[in-house]
Amino acid sequence: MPVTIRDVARASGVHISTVSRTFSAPHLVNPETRVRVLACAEDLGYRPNRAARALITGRTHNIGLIIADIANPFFPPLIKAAESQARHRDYHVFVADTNEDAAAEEELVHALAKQVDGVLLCSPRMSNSLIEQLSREVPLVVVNRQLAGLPCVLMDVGQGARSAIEHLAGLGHREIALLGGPRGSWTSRELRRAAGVAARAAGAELTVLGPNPPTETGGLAQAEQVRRAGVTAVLAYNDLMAIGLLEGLDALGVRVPQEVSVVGVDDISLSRLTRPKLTTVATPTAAAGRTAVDMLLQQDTDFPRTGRGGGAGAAVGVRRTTAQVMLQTELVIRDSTGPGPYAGPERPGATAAGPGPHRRADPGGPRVAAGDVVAS
Amino acid sequence: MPVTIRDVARASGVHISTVSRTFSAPHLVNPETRVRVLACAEDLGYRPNRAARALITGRTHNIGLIIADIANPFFPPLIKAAESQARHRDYHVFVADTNEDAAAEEELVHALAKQVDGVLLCSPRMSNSLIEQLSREVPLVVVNRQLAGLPCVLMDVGQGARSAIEHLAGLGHREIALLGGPRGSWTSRELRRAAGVAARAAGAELTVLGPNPPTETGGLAQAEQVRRAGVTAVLAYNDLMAIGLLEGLDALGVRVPQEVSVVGVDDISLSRLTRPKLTTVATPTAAAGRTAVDMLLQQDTDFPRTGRGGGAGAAVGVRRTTAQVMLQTELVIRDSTGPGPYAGPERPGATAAGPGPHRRADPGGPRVAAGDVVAS
DNA sequence: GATCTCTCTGCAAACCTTTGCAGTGAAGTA
DNA sequence: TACTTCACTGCAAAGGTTTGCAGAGAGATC
Repeated sequence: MPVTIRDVARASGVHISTVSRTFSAPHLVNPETRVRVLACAEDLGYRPNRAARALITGRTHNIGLIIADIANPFFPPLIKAAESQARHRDYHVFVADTNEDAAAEEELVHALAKQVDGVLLCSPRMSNSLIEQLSREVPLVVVNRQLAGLPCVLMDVGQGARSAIEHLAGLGHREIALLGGPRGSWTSRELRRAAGVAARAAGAELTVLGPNPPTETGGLAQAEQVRRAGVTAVLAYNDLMAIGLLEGLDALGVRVPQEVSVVGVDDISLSRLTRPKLTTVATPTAAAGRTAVDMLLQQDTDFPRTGRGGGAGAAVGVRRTTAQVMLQTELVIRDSTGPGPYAGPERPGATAAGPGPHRRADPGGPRVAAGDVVAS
Repeated sequence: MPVTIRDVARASGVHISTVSRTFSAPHLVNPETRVRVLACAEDLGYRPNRAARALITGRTHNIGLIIADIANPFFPPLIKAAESQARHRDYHVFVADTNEDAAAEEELVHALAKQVDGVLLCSPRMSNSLIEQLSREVPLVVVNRQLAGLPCVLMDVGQGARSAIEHLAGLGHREIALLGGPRGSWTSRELRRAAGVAARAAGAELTVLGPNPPTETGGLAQAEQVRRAGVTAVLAYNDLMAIGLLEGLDALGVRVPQEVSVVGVDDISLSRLTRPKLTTVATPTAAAGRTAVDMLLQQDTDFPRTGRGGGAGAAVGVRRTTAQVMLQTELVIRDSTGPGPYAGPERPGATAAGPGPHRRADPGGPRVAAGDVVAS
């Protein structure tokens, strides 16, 4: 039933190799023949079988996308952008969810290896050495993890943390807490390092709380600790935790931002919808997805795998690009940060922050909801 | 470089067909040989090439998942569940995003058809007849659309709408608005139909506003209309629109639920995080994903495609299961609904709703945030 | 001891496509 | 006219796997 190259060849009176060439090397076939073949193919609804093609060319025109948790709102924009970019380049995308499980990641890379031209590892939980090892099996691009010798797409959360701390210090906060992320997260380490430096420079003290699961629950569970720590501002590993913290503080009767200021990281769409709206370090997730796909595909055209042609040249040494891209982040100031105990005489909210990139969001809307200000 | 069945055969001193059988028909090979082959395979890190296998068996062990918009928070839980279920059954999942574009849907089905054993169409925007036609090319399961002769997974939004209207009427609302979804949405039509019937039965009047884009912006844009319509309660097509409406009403100084009650549909995770927390009709998205995958795979084992074996039996008539599954919805009462102008003497919030399934959410937490109640 | 049965294994074709090589005929050159 | 060049096309092998068929032994039955 499914129409093959043979059917097209029969219908247009040529050999199958001519049909093949019509699609994969059109300049080698007579224009007249070409239009005839194309017409027949169109008529019959022929589409080349990519699996059969992959068998001989060694390129599947598929890529794999391995995600720690699809339901985490950080990832969908990345997936969407990556898929879109891949499809523009005529690639299809396998998506797999690991449930934050390192073992599942490894198994998935193995399972997918033969079926794809490369794999995107997003916020992996595996060890560096394992990733290194897997990269010998299939081309890898890593998102949100720095790894010597491998192509990586990173977001400059260090700069983001600095902006956030400077923003808070500028508002008059001197006791700041950092809600750490999951153990083994590169982002969490980086955040902690940069925030530490920035706090010291601003004459503020940084208390680290964690590690924590990178979820709403993780943030909520730390509300009590935050209050007990006596800090007036908190930088959370991500928005989800920041939002959980918002909830937890609300339940404890701690007002945000009057008593405690909260800053998140990621700028997921949700963060515009909480009350108060969340001040956060925006990470360019969509750009990261696009960039990662580009790097993967570039690597693949530079150093093709298997296939009949590449056998001799590829040789033993596994060459590859190891470009590392660092994407800019940006502090988005909304309503969850306000003046602290050491605030100057400036109008609250208009306080200048440090020199980092930041912008005030949603200038048109109602900045501070009435309900938040007069709450019990 | 990549290890093939031939390498394993050589290493274990048997013919490739024996290796093949070791994996695909173990009972046909001598236990001793089997363990030897398996050991060699393990040693060499052999994994059968699924593309090559697909070429001859006609089954790819892949499925396609076509999604209107991955970034819409309704879908990720569905994707996650579907992917997980598929992988349990040893299937890999292509995910593709159509940007709500019908033409992209069609193109994707064609492009994927040869590479998958079936496709899940989630909230498709195509016409029924086109879907019908495409289903002759590749097995299809449709989610969120009822289509005679095709397997469908539906959520009982009709029941949900009824529960919501009865809940609102029970609270003393008589003037209710329905914020419609996008044109051509089965869910939207169903919602409207059921809400109309329920409103009539409850002696309430229903005003339909729309169609609207199924986004936060779509809801926000209708805030003015809602106020002008003079209704005291609104049922929105989905949570995203309800949340947008919440924002819009807040900007207009209309208090929720004191002046207007709002009910959403879907129970996306976001709806627990807004202020006030959203009352909503929970749809079982994860279950829908799992069920749809099961139906697709079931259909595929019942009526296999192509392949050497099935040629004679399959014949001309395209037989298939056409099971249609309707999943239950549930009204989740949170804080965005309150007593209306015709409320009885009951304690607000404890008002009994109609006989539909519903539950009061988050019994432990602070039910109504202080800030909401005393807001300006 | 001959025959049959049964279990296991090897052989080779098939799936659909790509691609190096060789062949064909026409046009161009001497 | 004879020869070369060139554009196009056909042939057949290859890629990794599955599977119907047949062959090889071993054990059982008479």
